[in-house]
Amino acid sequence: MTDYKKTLNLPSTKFPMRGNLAQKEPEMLKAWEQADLYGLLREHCAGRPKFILHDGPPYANGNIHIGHAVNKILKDIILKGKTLSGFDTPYIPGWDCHGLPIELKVEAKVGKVGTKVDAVKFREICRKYAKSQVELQKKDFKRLGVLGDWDKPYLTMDFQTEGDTVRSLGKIVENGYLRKGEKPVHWCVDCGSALAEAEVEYEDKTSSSIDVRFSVVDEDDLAKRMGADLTGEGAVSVVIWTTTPWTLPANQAIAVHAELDYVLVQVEGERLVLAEALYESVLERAELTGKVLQRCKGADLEHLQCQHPFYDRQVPVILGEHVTTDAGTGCVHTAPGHGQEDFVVGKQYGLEVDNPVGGDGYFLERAEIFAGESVDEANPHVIEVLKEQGKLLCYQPLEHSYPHCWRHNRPLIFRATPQWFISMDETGLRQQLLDSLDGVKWLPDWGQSRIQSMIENSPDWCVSRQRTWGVPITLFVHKETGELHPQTNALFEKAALLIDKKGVEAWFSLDKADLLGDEADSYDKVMDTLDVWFDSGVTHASVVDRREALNLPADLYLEGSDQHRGWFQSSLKTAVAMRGKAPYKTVLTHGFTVDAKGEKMSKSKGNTILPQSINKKFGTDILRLWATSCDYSREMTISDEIIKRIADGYRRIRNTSRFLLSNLNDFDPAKDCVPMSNLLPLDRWAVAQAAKTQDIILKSHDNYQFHLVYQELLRFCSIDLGSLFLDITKDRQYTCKGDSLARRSAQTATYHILSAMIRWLAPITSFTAEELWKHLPGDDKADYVLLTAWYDQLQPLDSEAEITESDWQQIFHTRELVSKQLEVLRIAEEIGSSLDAELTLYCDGDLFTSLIKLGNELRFILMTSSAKVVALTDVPDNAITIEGENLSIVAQSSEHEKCVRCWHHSETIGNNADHPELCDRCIENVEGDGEVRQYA
RNA sequence: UGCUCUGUAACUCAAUGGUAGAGUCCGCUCUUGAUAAGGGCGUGGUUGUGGGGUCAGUACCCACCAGAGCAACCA
Repeated sequence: MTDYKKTLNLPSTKFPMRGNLAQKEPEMLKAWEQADLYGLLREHCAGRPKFILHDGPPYANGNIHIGHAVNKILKDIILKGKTLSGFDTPYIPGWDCHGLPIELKVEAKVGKVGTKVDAVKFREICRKYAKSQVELQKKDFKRLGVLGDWDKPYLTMDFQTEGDTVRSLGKIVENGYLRKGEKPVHWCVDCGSALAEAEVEYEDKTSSSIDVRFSVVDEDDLAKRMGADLTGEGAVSVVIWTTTPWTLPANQAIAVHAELDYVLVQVEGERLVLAEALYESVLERAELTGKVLQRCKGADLEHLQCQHPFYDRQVPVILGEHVTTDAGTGCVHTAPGHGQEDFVVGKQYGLEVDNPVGGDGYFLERAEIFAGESVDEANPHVIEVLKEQGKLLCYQPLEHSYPHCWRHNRPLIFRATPQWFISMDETGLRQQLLDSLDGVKWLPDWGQSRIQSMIENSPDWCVSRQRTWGVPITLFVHKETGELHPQTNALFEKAALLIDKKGVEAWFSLDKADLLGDEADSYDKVMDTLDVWFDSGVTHASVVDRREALNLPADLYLEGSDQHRGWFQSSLKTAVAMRGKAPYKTVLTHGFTVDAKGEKMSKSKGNTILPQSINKKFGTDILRLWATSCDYSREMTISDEIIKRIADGYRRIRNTSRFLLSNLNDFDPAKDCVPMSNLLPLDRWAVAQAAKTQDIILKSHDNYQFHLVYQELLRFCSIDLGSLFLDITKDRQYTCKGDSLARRSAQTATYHILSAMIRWLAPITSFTAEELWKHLPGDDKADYVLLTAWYDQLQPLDSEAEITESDWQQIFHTRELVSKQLEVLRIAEEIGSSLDAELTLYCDGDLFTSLIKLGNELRFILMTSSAKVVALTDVPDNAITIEGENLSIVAQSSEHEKCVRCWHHSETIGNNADHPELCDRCIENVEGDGEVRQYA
């Protein structure tokens, strides 16, 4: 037997079947970095319209997790897509560098400020620590294949950025939005500082719960409110319940609910006012019996005066919505200096915000009997005093959930302190914010109603923190009047200039006389720092507006949906307060990653999957492909199984591309490309399918719906290519003369398809795409796919095509029906390969017209050795009629010899004495001018 | 506790007010000229549960369940 194999054009490529990504990606990264791919892109894109995605800065602490990876990968996909769409897409990654978590890390290493280190040294170490974390995360981000200006990222602790943060505050002050106020905050006496909400943990604690009598001053007044003279006998008291006896010195009122019923109850020798719903439980725990004498609504009790249990003052009864009958007495002890709700309701009634407790947790002089005592010491003392005064009705220990400092694990106190606020209503900021929402596109659209309701309900933003590592609030406040310095605006700029040069330290170590001269003695220099949300919130000014590469407003902000509360809001508030306009045109959000059961990932559950481990085991392109495959508007599920499936999908894409490449091994697009109009109809169809696919892909990019890109890409590889085009054209690719139109046509289509496909992949599996690009034939290629644009040589099928789209649909539908029929023969062991079969198809109408168009080349589409089309009227008895279809089939195994070269069965085998094993077609291809193909 | 979002085949995603559709997985099978690949056929879903309006719903409304996010409460 002659070996005809070498006369075939078998596929061949150096592009490896297996990606070996884990090893190859880092090498490619290195090469990109050396070539400065990001810089090349900027040069290449110079002058194009810009698309600005402003990076939300991750907090510079700890290793990156899967959520970070998702966020950065999505950003990268978007920007690479926009690059291919013809935009200039600078990307400046950023980090949030100030704030408590870093302070805590540093504290753990060097101790608290004022113990072993001073504040100056402490900030130095914080800065250093933050820098180290930035480098750590940067390494991992780069490993994800994310392109950006990694050499010049923005850090909120860059001196200039710190300076601009101060300038931003200055602008907000200038526009009149900053006000000084007081606010009860979670306060840790060990920290000596207020804590942010995130720094608070709830744990069980045993407290002293007490019921306390507040004597009613004027019984006649109460009688009026009850609507009748008081009956019964003994002193009359309103009873409150509290679990924090130490807050009683600050008591300013008793709150009741307007709608609730209150009763006057007669017990042994005295009368008590209690909520009707609770009086029985109160009597029970006080081991008393009693009966109701009279009743009224809470509203009737408003302004009733009661005697403070141990100070010489009277406190009013007030109304509050927060009063419930869940526990207590229905009469709520109100100390505006020690409770959030007390503070709010106290404000309505103009109550004094008294806070007799110092920052160290010890009572101040004015607390009189308790002066100098710690909060913990005061608790039993207060109870003792109440007992002495006969005001203690009941005492019980109570275990309940109570806020603790996450660091010191110590119960917190609520403590009113002077703070700086960005006011929501005084100058109409809230309304301006609401007005600004419509000018922004929110994706998904419910993002708008979410942020709207948050803004509607948002209290004034407390921007001050009593912290060490942060941007200072560079204000001078008059010692006597509490007023800001009249030159505040100019002073802001002076402070900012100093900070530009030396960082925040310039303010903290500033001698105020340097700025204020002789006035220095009259002013206090504020030493508070800004809430870190402010730092990141104003990056629209300190980064977007500052960097030459970027433009304001940004086209896009993209973060997790939790940032409606966070960065989206802090950015909006500061931008509107500074400029009256939103800093972004579009806000896109993604969901969180969850495990196979749909549950949140957490270290304690042990269900986390680290990006680093996926990179190591599978490669970043797999992680990127996973991020692509998810509908990120909801939760994104990740599990070992899912990653494995994604890896399967990757292999499909990789092998399909590889096969395309391998069929182009002798193809030079400059010389061998067949003009679109000369392509064989099947090849033309394949190009048209690619055009359709590209439409879907581009539209999905426009809508940021990458999971549809993924689905379409896989569908295209599996069906259009794997099942149809590639399977069918193998015969032509392999057996026709290498240089024939028949083969060059197929190769041209292959080349167009691959050229387009590499670009589809470029934003997603960036490493694989560049690897493919290197193997793509052609001499005048750009150095990187990303330096090109979406492939523009694909064309849809026009309606005048010889074989139209609907013809193809009928043809391929018939192919499916035939396949089913061949499967019957296969099971009967009459055939193995479909080429062992011969077919006669009986049909009429449109189907007949479509099939007949292919002449005797239909067999190539159906991949049988013969396929005849005959009018349905001639259908013989032995034909199988396909139910529900206009088709009858006679399928049988061929009686002819099988050509050893093309594997088709043919009666012509043996006709040529030189090549007794070949069919006439192969002889023509081996020795002659090459066969001519018209359609397929 | 409240608000918002999500819930379609084993997995990832589609679709439509009118008998649910892909790819992957899985089973069987062909192929040794994509071979640590490729093709064919097939199994598989009362579209979270329960109600409601509709000639008709997975798609609209209500309740519930589960998960997620945000918020509140904790005197």
